[in-house]
Amino acid sequence: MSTFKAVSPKLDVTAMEEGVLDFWNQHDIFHKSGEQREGQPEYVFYEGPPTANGRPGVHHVLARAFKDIFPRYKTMRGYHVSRRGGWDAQGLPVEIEIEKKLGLSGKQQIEAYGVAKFNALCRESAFEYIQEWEKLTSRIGFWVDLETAYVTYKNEYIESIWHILKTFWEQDLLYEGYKVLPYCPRCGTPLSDHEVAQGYKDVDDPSIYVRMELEDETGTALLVWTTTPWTLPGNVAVSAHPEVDYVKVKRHLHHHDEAGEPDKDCTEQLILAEALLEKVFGEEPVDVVARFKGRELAGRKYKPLFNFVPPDKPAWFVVLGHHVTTEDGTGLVHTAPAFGAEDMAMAQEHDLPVVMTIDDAGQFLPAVTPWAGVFVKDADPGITANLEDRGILFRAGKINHTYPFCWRCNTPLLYAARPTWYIRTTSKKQRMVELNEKINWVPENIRNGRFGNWLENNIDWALGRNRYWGTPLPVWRCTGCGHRDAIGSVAELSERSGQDCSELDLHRPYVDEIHLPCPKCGGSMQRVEEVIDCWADSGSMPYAQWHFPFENVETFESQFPADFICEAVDQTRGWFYTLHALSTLLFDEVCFKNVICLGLILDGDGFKMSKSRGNIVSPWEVIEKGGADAMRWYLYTASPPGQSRRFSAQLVEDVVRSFTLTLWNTYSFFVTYANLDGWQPGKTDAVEYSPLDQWLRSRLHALLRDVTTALETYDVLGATRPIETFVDELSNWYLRRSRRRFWKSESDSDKQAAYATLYEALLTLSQMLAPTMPFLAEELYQNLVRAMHPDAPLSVHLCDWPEYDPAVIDEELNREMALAMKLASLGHSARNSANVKVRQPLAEAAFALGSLDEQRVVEKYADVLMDELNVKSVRILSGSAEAASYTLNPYPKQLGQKYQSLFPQVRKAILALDTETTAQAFLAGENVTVEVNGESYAILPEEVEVRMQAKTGLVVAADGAYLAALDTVLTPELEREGLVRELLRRVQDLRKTADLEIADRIAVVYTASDGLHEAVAQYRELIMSETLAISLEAGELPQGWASVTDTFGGEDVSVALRKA
RNA sequence: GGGCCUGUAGCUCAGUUGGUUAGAGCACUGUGCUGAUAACGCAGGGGUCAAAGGUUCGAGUCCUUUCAGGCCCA
Repeated sequence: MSTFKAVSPKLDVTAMEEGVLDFWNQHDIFHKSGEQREGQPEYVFYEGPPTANGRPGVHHVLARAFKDIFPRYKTMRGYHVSRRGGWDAQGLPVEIEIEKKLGLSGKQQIEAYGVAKFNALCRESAFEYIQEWEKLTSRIGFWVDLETAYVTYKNEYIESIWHILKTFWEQDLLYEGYKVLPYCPRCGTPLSDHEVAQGYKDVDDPSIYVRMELEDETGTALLVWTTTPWTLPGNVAVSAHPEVDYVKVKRHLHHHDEAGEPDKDCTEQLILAEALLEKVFGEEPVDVVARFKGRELAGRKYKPLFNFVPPDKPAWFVVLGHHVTTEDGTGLVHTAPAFGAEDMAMAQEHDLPVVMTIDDAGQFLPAVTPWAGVFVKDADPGITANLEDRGILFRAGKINHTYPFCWRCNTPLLYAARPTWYIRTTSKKQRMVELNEKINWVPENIRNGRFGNWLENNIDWALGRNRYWGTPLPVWRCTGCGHRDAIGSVAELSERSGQDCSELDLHRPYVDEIHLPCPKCGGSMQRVEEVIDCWADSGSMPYAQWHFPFENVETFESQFPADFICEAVDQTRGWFYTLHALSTLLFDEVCFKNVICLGLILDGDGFKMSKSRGNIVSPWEVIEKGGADAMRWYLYTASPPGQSRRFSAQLVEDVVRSFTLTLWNTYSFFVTYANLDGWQPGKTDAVEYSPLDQWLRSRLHALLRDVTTALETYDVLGATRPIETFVDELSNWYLRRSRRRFWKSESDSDKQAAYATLYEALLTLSQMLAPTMPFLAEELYQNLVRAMHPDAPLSVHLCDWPEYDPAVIDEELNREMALAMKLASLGHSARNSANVKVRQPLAEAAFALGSLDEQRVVEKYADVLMDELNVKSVRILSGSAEAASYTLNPYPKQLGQKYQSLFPQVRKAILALDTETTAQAFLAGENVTVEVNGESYAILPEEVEVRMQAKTGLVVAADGAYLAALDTVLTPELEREGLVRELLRRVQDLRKTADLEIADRIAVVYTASDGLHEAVAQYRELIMSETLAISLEAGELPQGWASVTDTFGGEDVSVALRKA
């Protein structure tokens, strides 16, 4: 006869999980789970590619844990899921690491080092930590196919992107424009908006006010404010708002004459917005000498502050713009078109010159003689001092504001006009917004909140990067006539260039060496310098991972769009956006139908985990202590997925203690007794379930129904937390109340029902936990199923998802049992306050309940209550005879909703009734009439809670209308039984401390005082069967036996036992 | 400055369409139970539900404002 593998109640989580990993590897369960569903409907999952040039952290485990649930679940539901991995292997992050390693800084040094050598190092470095990534991915049970993973630097991948860009080119969606962009002077490249977004910091910057003296009104100046003094040499205009009120004020200059005396007659006039007078001058008295609208300033010329780079158009006059605010500053805005997006817009509108004063490295040009070659931010103090010397500076201070820094190298970004390449996403903005409405976002607020707002404010996607290790922008430009064309494939490149490019590495510098003859002028076309934003790489993965459209067209079509993706909230502007933008532009279609957007991981103290803070928790440390399942489970259950969550190893260990071990011990209990009894699943037909069994099955199937619904709606919390509650009830109510059914010696139908029920629960749990706790689920399944049925599916992950049986679900039953639990709890409470040990049997427990129909619970679950409370009988408290008094509690919910503003009066009227008779009437199910303002109202029994106080003499515990009362009178008979229970307890303890097996038979010898001796004689049979004793003798304790001596209830006893 | 999220016990979190006693788990204290358990039961301490105003017979819940934290945008 086959048995279950013995299971110790102790669990070595790590050893268990590693064993399961070995099993999966040995039998290639992951691939089998896919193969088994070949030909079935596809469920499409996209892996957002991480970069493997850094170590994986807890936040990666978070994403991978959530990603793993749905492919596993859908596979069990019969879908085929291609779980192709991917690696993001290009872009600035990779380059930065190599720069650091080589000690290079800046593009010139990279070019001196050699782009070919540099890129070769990038290629290697992109996978520096690949082994750790693979190890961690495997260890946490994230099933993803890394053998076939796509890699963004592969030629095929790049070629697909070229195809996409060529498509855009043909639709005029790809263009070169000149715009002011955030630019990292160190990296030498503009940054995209989603990159800029990652680098805002609070910093102190200069805050200076300068005078721009009017040409035709000496002694009168425009007062202008800026936080970037270094842009002043690029100033060409001052902007004013046409509708805003401005004032001209006269103020005293606190100059001192040559004798050092204040010069009272020395005054100046300044122009600024009236609304900002107080902010600028504070307490200082100034005379307003004129007041006028901003438009009156239009065209007024002023004396330039600097003229290092002479403008090629008229400059230095006031222009009108609606972007001017009176929030801060002076209402007169320094305008330098080369260094601000709004400034550039003004330049275009008013035909202003663009004065460029700096080079690519962010240093002043030689023409700016005093600061030539100085990094602009470093020049701020010098410029300020210069202005002060010349009497132009009105005031200099500091301002603390948020300013963007390069997210990789931490250099302050400069806003500067640069030529670059764009994808014209704004032309499809409306479609992006519309398509977004079709996406199921979890949490929902992202759709119209964060992501929706981002789309509403869409600006063209700045695609170009003046870098090296990235997908080269496939645009060639004629050095002669300037004609430009995009290349969409390697074949096209070969054809146009007249050389075979099929073996060409599509990276720089090799691709730059391919020149094309110009079809317009016959000159030579060279590739433009840029590579593209690496976010475009990852956003292209739906197409490029299949080398679409060059290969795998059918595969692509079956794998687009995705049913499910999942990343953290920082991808709103990153991967989520680039996927959505590209699919909208290419196919006018959503790219993903469901998306879980995860919150950030915080440390145990609620701070964001970051390298700089040094509070990174290593995932390995956590896994070693609590195991992967517990880590996953914690991440699923700790908080809603979109919320940030605190994380510490301790929190994960708590999962093991409170959840894993509870389930494990239930399982261990089952296996132990099933093996003792030789019980086997499926051999018992026509099981007669007890009410307790029926309840557990009802709960189980309701749980399965709810978990299934939750998984169908991407509700991870709903798919996990209820399982915790169920396991708790399974262990601490069902099993506690059923223990005797398992260990009783006769193998009757009741025992069979208990086994069948517990087995069903454990098996269903293992299947229900398969997507979320894949290791434990497998361990349970292997023993519960495979140990008995070698022809069953090899793994729980190859099983079908279990179907719940609606016929078994009985919500009424669930409510009843909840009530029974409540009564048991009250009974315990009463015992506690009576100070009577549970071990001492009592004659009777009586209960009061809120309503007639609840009262049947006492009878239905009488055996449960009697056993749990150790009483000889249970009954309902009879109202008339035993109640000392009643209290009425009108239910505000029912009555309030019914009587609205009349409720307080109705309530008062009810409480004014004769309590005794009213309570009796309600308990008998009758209506009671009250009068309010001359109107009669019928109050129904269910609208008032009737609380009973039991008469003195009974020990009671109450909660609302529920009450438990104990008869604590001890008869000699009850006392004797109590003594026997005490003795039994000692013997059982002794068995345990003597290390006996559960089923070992024993011989017992004892000595006892008279009372106990008598009791033992009376309950001899019971004692022997309970302790599995084959002999029970009074006499001298034999030497060498396990023994104990104790006193209780005024009786002395010594017991000895040994294995028989 | 704008958008989104969060604020409930020492900690982690629940809290239904608004209903009068705001809960659970962890931790702490006492006590009981146990031949499955690293447990479990019962009881206790611990809360101005971030603050203020408003709507309502009634607000942790709805509205407004403010404060604090987080993320994003400018």
